[in-house]
Amino acid sequence: MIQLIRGFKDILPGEVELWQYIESTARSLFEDFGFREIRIPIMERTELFARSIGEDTDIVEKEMYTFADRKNELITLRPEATASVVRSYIQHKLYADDPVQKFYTIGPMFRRERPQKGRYRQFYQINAEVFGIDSPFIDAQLIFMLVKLFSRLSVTDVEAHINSLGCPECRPRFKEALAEVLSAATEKLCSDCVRRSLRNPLRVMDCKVPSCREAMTNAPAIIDFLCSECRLHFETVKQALEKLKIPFVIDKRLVRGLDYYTRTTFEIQTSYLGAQNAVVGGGRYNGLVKALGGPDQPAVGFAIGFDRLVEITGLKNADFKQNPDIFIAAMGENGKARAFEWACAFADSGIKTEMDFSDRSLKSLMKRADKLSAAYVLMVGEKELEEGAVVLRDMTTKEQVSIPLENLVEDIKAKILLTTNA
RNA sequence: GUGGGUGUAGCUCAGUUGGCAGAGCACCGGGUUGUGGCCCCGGUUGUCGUGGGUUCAAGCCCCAUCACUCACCCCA
Repeated sequence: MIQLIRGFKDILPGEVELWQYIESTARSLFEDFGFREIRIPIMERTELFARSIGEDTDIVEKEMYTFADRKNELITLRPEATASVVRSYIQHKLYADDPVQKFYTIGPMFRRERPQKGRYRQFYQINAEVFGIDSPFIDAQLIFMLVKLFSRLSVTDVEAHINSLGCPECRPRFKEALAEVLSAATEKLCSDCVRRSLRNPLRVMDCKVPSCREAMTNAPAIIDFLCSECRLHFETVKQALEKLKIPFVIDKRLVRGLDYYTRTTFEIQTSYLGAQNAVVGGGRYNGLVKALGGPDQPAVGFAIGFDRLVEITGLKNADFKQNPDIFIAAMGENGKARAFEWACAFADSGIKTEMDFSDRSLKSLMKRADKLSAAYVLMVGEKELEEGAVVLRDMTTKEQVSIPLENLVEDIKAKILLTTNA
């Protein structure tokens, strides 16, 4: 047997309905906030991700699905969506019509990591990105929108964490201070952190190794080094969240791995997912549009881990089960032939219809109707055809009525659409 | 990439010191010659993850490999 690729998965009927519901809930909410859908390709030139995410990140260094195509161009299955959305914003000069653009996009991402709970090699994200707005209010609004989405999806026990990473103006001073602490504490750090302290010192801050945590207890906090503009920005985000009654915690160790973040950074965390506690990650990336060759426009966005969201929602697959409105139990060749015509006509009229094409006893057919949880069973055999009327059984009340063959489709339609709409 | 746990029927899982591969559920049929759920009776379902090895004999022991799973790293 050929199995699917490690870390990939099928989303089967029965669970897909829940995915669809989450997706449509997100779409309608986001659209109310002025976001429009953008669809971007799942492959890009490798260079796009290398430049936007950062050469020194784990994603680029070891997690991307990168291939040489037939003309030896390096292409990569996207590990995240932001880079492509930014590319599209720039390539189509969408800023020319209006620098302010709000997009959302939903789709699969690919990272070649070791799979575990809440982490797959093909996973799905719901992304939202805002371009051209520098105001801290929009940062707060994104978090507000996420909290509302989660409450609509019956997600409980989530917590918003926020932090500020400063800007190219103030971050260097912080990095200097951090470097001092790190070089003094080198002996306490784990081997990963020794490497990090040179290449990406911010990352040492969220290391989970106890000795590193201990070494970091008196490390400087970025928010103490913010320049006056960044400080004001962060204060405004916090005040806006308070006004909106969105609870949050300030998380000084919340340092995002991707190079392009500036100022606000946030995560929504849950306790249900083991080590993968982030359901949403996001933040501001004011420098990225320019860095990728576009105008100097600010931007902010987030990515929701769709698979993770599915796992923590209070909604169950059973909530979305679709049962047939009617099951046609047909006996004999003539019965099946007529039933087939009716089945097509019913389905065409918006009635969920099932029938069985095998030659089985009425008892078997009834069992099948019961298994499918059909609301009604329409019985037709030689006897009914001779008598000119079929039997319609209400499976809940067990009431049976005789329905003449003339005008049958219209009569059934009227009866079923009446009860299902009631 | 590193470490732990687990792979036996469609599903959940038993399987003793190595000695005929099992149960429950599901599925199919019957009990009711044309009426579902409950009940009763009968039946079907296996590359014991895969490939080697040890042995008279392997689901069980050994090696390798693959998958699942949890954790590390990192991230959504």
